[in-house]
Amino acid sequence: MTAQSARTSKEEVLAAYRRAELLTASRRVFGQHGFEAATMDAIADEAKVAKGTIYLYFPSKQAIYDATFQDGMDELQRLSAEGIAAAGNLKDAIRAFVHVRVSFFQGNPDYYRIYITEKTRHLTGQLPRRNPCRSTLETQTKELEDMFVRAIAAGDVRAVDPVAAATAVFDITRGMVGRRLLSGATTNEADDIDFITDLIWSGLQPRTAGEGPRS
Amino acid sequence: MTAQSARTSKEEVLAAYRRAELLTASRRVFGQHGFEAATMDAIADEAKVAKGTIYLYFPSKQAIYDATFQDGMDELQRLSAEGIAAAGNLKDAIRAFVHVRVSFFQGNPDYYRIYITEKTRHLTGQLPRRNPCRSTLETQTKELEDMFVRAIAAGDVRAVDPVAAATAVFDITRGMVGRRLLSGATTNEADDIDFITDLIWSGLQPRTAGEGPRS
Amino acid sequence: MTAQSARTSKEEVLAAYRRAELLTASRRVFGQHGFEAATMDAIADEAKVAKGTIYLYFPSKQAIYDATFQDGMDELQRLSAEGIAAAGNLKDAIRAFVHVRVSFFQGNPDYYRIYITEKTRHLTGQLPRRNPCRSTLETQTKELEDMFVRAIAAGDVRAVDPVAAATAVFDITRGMVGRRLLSGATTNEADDIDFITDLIWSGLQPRTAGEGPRS
Amino acid sequence: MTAQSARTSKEEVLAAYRRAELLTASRRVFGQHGFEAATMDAIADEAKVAKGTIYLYFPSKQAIYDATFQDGMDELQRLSAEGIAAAGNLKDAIRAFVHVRVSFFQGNPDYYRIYITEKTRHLTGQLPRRNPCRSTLETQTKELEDMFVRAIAAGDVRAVDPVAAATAVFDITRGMVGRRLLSGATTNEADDIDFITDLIWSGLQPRTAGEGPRS
DNA sequence: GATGAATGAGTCTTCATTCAT
DNA sequence: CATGAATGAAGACTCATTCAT
Repeated sequence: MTAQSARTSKEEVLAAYRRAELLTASRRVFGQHGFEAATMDAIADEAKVAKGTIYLYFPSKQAIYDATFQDGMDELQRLSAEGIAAAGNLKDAIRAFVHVRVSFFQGNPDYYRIYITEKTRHLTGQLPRRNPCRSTLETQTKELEDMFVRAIAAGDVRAVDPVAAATAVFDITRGMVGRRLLSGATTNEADDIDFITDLIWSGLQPRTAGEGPRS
Repeated sequence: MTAQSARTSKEEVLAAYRRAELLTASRRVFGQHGFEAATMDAIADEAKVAKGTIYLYFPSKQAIYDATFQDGMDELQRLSAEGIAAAGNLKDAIRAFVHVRVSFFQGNPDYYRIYITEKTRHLTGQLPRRNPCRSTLETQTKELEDMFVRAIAAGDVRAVDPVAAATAVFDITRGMVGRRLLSGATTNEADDIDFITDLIWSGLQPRTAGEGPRS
Repeated sequence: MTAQSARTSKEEVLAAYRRAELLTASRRVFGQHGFEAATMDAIADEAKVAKGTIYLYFPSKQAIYDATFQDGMDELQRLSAEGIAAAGNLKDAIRAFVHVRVSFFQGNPDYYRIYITEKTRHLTGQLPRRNPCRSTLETQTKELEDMFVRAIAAGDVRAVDPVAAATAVFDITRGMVGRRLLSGATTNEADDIDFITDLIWSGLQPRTAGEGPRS
Repeated sequence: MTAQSARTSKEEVLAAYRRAELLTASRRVFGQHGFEAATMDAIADEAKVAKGTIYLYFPSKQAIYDATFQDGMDELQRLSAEGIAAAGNLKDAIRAFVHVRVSFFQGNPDYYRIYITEKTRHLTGQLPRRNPCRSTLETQTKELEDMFVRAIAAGDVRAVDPVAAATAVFDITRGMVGRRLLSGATTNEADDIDFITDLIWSGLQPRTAGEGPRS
């Protein structure tokens, strides 16, 4: 390794460190004020750098916002995949999925605001076609869907649309996290996770003979 | 009816009509751009009035936004209460709740964006304490909760937290509406409603003996 | 007199009455807020007419302002001329001039604000060349000047510039009125008037032999 | 001096310079249009900076106006105090007071407009209670008043209210400045100053026996 | 690389004036 | 004549972005 490359490497590490610091600051600011109401000044203050410095690492306000979102999504996705992979069966997979999300968002309430806002934009078609957030948002329930496909094939759950089922888990969890954040998370976390897991699991059991789909 | 009262009445009708027109325009603009990115100019253009005219009916951008939100909530709440009241049992009530929401938001996608954004602000504690939207948002699932309370007492469903159950219906429905809007609503509406209804209904059945709460 | 002319006359009286009412209202509003900060709405409210009605009597905000100013000036000028005419000598004329102004402005504090503001504009050359207020403002001390001219000719006062002397009376009076308004006019009015009168009168006495113009 | 402090100092000097330039521009604009009619755009143009730059130095239009006023008052007060302190006796003090004001305002006609307008607001009670201009305006004639107190005690002038006497000097001077500005200052400055000085001085001489207060 | 002063386009809001009723 | 709803031009202020130091 030449002195040149060593120096370059050191600089790269420094640059990565700065970038991470900026993302931490921006997560906080975007989370507390939303995209429009957040200002570059506030992010700079939070990161304790000059405003111009942000532009050395991100070309625009939109860019640092997107990076902030992506940064959190990457971590959530990794945790989610790990949790599901470690689960032996569907019920455990559901529980893991819910658990990872409840923990992650509870530890990052600022990010929850960013996440849910962006999810909303996604749902309402506000995201431009070539937006980097799109694909991430669309692959969120991939692992869970796969689990459902297998469980349905194995006859462990009844024959429902696996995407719909995964999304249902996703949506209840999202709402649960919101309520926990709102209420100050006074209820027991494990109980809440169990409630969702049991609800979905029971709700998707194969019907016993004679049960009709309607009341 | 005197000439005086007739004139006053005519003016009141006209004013109410204008106000409604403005709310229609603002629902569209706020729905497509969000509060901050929406401009009074855009609302005025959409309503085909001059910008100053808006200020004859609403004192500020925030005020017309709040009114836009409340206007939709009032209608949704009314439809929701009607649907639930007409339902004979809990399962029908769930179906009615889901149906009303899916229909309403599908017919008002712009309002969905406003609604879900405000709901997000609510969940993330961004709403000021004395905000008119708060109470409305907090009473959304009231009827459904009451139904759950009665059904649990009657032993029709197992003993869960009625608030958590109602919220679960609410959250799955919200997510479902989002997906339908996103995908262009190609899937069958009745099927989607049935899926949610059945999932919840089955998920909340009293446990048969020998079934444990965990896997 | 025909029915036609009688009706016209009655209308003229009514119009004059309305005009006077509007001027009373505008004096109050302009006096309390100044020209720019005053609004036509406020004047209309004060006069208990609709905003559009003002435009039936005055073509613009500037026009009603000018008329308001002129209206007060006419009255002040009349009172001033009467007081001076009734005075037998210069000292009494000075006293009358001061007295009329102190009384008039004390009874019309709103007008004082208008007056002094306009006088300021005049002094600072802010008035357009063809402004109706100009000539009025410029003839304010005419009578007093004439008295000074005669008194100087008679040797009752020393040979000073009559315009400067009249203006001195004018300026001290203006300041006195201001201070009285500011303090709530707690001091004795007659004493204040005497103070000015004596100051000017003594200050303009012919010099006794041996007195030099400088200290 | 370290590089750090040198840089800081240089920046401070530059900032002070910019601030002074902005005040010069705002004095001109406020002087020629008055507070309400002046626009931040006009000030920016006059100072040859962008509009936003003004807001780096002053938080609002009102703030730059207040600073503009205070800036001039500080200078006038300093000049006034110096002139009076250098005077050996009351007559010279009066002359110095008048001279300083005539010179100052003649050299700063724009400021005269600001000054007299604010003085007017003061007199008409338009200034809010906690306004920074108030105290300055109220201490304007302090030095002169003190001189009068001493002169009265020494028997050099008759026993008049020293505040009233100082205010009289103040008011005549104010009016004189106005007339000089209005007329283009064609008359001889020294003569005008002498006129005021002599008028006041003679007017306040102790009365000789037999003279009564009234005609 | 880091800084933060400067920029100016963009937004909400006000209000004199008009005109259909 | 009187009304007051509607208009739209104008102005204070913000803030993302640039660039000289």
